Amino acid sequence: MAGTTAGQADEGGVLRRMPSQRRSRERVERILQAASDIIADRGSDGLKMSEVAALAEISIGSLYQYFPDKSAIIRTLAERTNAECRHCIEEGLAGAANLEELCQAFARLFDEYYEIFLAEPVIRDIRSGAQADKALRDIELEDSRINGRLLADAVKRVSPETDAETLATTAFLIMHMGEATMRLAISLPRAEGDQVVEAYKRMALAELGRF
Amino acid sequence: MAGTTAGQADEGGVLRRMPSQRRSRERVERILQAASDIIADRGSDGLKMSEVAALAEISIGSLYQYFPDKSAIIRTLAERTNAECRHCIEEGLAGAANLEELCQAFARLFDEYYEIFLAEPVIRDIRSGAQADKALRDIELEDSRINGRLLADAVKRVSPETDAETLATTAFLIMHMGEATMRLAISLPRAEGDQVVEAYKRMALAELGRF
DNA sequence: GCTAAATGTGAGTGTTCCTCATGTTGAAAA
DNA sequence: TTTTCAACATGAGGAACACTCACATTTAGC
Repeated sequence: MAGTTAGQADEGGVLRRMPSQRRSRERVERILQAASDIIADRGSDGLKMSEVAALAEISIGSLYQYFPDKSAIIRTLAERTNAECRHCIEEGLAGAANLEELCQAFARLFDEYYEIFLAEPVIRDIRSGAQADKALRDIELEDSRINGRLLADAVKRVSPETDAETLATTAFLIMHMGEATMRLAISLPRAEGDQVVEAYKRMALAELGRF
Repeated sequence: MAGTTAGQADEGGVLRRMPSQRRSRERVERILQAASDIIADRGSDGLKMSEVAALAEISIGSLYQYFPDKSAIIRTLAERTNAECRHCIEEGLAGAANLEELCQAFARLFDEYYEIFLAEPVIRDIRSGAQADKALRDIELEDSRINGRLLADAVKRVSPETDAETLATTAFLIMHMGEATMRLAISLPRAEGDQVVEAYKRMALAELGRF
């Protein structure tokens, strides 16, 4: 983490300098909020650093004090929403006592997930354009891995005799495809998106049901 | 198709002006070849218009005579490779006499597909970064639709009594996920990529086997 | 050979990311 | 309180690129 100075957890390792005084911590939040607003409005392609600075009412230099480049802002936003989603997944899968309940929980989870994707313009935008740069792709990949592990652990809890490796790969793929399906569904007319999500759930559940 | 002038099919509608003389037709090919070489070498993020012009040994102005912007070059390349892949799919699925044969053909197809993705740096790159701009995303989406239709038609041939709408959605999703899986697999270490492709085939075949 | 359309050219324009030299503020030590 | 030094803030300007445009050259049809 070369380049950072003070205490506090780094925001996923992307911050150039850790804000240690209150003033600067608020600044980082203002930057993120401004970026979020602009993305909601014009999309992340249309995100301009000068605009972010203007909306956050700080100078362009201050912006670069904390974020090494434009994609770092988007990355930070992406990691925050990923963390939220992960939390949902963790909670959603927690209670299941057997495989059938787990499958139901999974289906419910993706319905929620879909709703969130539909409702949150920033998530929609970042996910759609997620492949724009290597770093973003890596973040999404890592996210799929973590979510896959959560799913695999949940399955292992209700079906302990399962082959671990097959399960890990399958769970990873199911979550990754879930991402892809969400991306696809929100770019389609609502009715078609719904059908696609249903089809995905059918496929994923058929596979999960095997374990 | 405003802005184009002469006969000849437009390259997917992206060309600003149709080259009608041989000289200019060759130029367009040289541009595409140069772009392809650069992408293979440095990736499409590192594609600079001035470099394309230099490598193609033409002026920057000539480049813009035919391609309205940078993404038009990438789009043209993407559409060409998509057309090739589509051809493979069409041929691969053609011979199957029953559902079982179709499933085998599908599995073979994706093995080939995977090989192509691994071997062709330009395809790898463009697919990985496919979500970078809206136009690219639309092209890939349309490609999934067409491929989905090819698959649906093949299934319908061997299982005519199938519900058409469910089949269409499922086939679309299977092909779209196939794309996503390929993108994922090539970004992973080889061994893990292989496992993911196998897992995908299992899931897709289970679903296809239903019809 | 003449003319008009097609094609070719590259210096220059505009936009945007990001840096850096310099100024300001806060907090801890003296 | 004063001093002092990091932390923080600033915005003009450098650098990189995508893309344009006024003008030059080539080709095809007469």
